[in-house]
Amino acid sequence: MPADEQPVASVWTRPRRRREQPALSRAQIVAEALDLLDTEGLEALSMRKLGARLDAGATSLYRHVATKDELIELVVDEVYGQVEVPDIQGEDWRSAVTVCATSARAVLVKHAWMASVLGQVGLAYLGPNVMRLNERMLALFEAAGFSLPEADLALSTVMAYVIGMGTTEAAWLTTLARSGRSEQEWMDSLRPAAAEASKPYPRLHALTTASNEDVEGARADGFRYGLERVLDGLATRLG
Amino acid sequence: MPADEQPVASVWTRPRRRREQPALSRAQIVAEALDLLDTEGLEALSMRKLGARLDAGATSLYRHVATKDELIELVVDEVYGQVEVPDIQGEDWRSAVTVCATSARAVLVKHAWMASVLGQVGLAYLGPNVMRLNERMLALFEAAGFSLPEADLALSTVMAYVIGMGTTEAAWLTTLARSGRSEQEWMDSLRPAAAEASKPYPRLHALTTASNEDVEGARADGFRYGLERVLDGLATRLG
DNA sequence: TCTCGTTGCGCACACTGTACGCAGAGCCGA
DNA sequence: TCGGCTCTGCGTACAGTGTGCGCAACGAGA
Repeated sequence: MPADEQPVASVWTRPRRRREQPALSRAQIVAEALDLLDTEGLEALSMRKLGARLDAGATSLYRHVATKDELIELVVDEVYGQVEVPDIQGEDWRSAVTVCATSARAVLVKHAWMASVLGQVGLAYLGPNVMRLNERMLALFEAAGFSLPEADLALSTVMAYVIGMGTTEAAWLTTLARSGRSEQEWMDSLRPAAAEASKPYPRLHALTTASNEDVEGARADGFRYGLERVLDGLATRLG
Repeated sequence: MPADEQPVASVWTRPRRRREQPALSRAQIVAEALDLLDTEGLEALSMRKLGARLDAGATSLYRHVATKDELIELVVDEVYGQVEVPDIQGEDWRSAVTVCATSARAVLVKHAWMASVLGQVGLAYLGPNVMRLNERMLALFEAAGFSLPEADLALSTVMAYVIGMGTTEAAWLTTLARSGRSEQEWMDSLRPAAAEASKPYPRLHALTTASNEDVEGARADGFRYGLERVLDGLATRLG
């Protein structure tokens, strides 16, 4: 086959009309990136790999997204959109906030890569889903009786707790996933080393050698306990 | 100069005795890495750059450190060692925990890159400084009247709050540092865009258009408010 | 003197984000 | 019907990354 072969006019070789559908859209890219992040983790997300998943070259993505960081911001906002916020119901603000916080924790744990990214992106930027979430939670705290400025403080407090807890859990789950073992297996295999290392610290030693059945349930219980305390603390302000 | 020139015996060309001092040690590497992280941020840390700072090749570092991730874990533990924990004083546990939490926040803000890394490293690993910190805080909560298991829960709650708040603040400071502007300048230049974007959300709109003098102080106040609430919530468990 | 373990380093590989400019394709005024 | 003009995708290229491999130099011990 000569190198400078003339293109033959044929149904098979003729390039398809491209504008039938634009073949690449920001929404598609974001969706595929989210899937890639969820299945393979943050460090597995590269523009080339993402392009390959979309049957496109790596640099084609840059027509729809300015930079990789911007893409990540878009995905983060997408994830924020998955957090469930119940409608305003003034009399029972605690259960409403609990639903929302629990949902946020679930989302963070489901998309564990978020934890690594929150430290760079934070809540400072202006994604529509983040704004919607914040607005609705502010409304919730206002309906409970907080002034708007204090509702802002209360919201920050709850979100900080959820993010901190979610970060720690997600980090744990990430190292776990990298090891390939199950949570219980890892716990059991780590037990002797942890017990040995914690020997100089009696309280840690007691905790690590204590029974560790149902670690996953224990994590959920821990989250609930802390959330209850935070809400208790906020309740004291409503006197 | 011929390419295959013979090495001339001379005081200047003769290689120095290397074992005068080992020239590279794990402690030195960790210290230099910490400095590099603090001054240039997480994505500026590369093994080559770190090696250059120590007058060494990049791969030389691997004699003292298994992998870059391990190096980061070492630096993280080093940073945890900077958190101040007051001695046990049972009667005034609130102020003791406050000192510790405030110190932890200061450390997180000072080493803003920590926020990006906590999502991968978490508190799950076994660094000596982390263990020491946890042990002493457990003692503090026990002295306050919590049982050991509940002291563990209380510790997680407070730490989650501090980490969540610190993560958000650090993310904010990082994007700020990247822009090169001061906090007040950035706030002022962002004001119109933020006001415009928050128009559909009345509460957010009210908050963003409210007076924003002394944003740094406002951040500190916000942290104190939330911490007080968390401690209030824990106090309810002590009857 | 010979050997051995330890340390530092140069090279190489596979991979990254993304700037640049070209090649088609649809659209719009002439 | 025929040029431009804009939009989209892509191939190439560049500077940078982490790190495996094997060599060279050294102090110490036999």
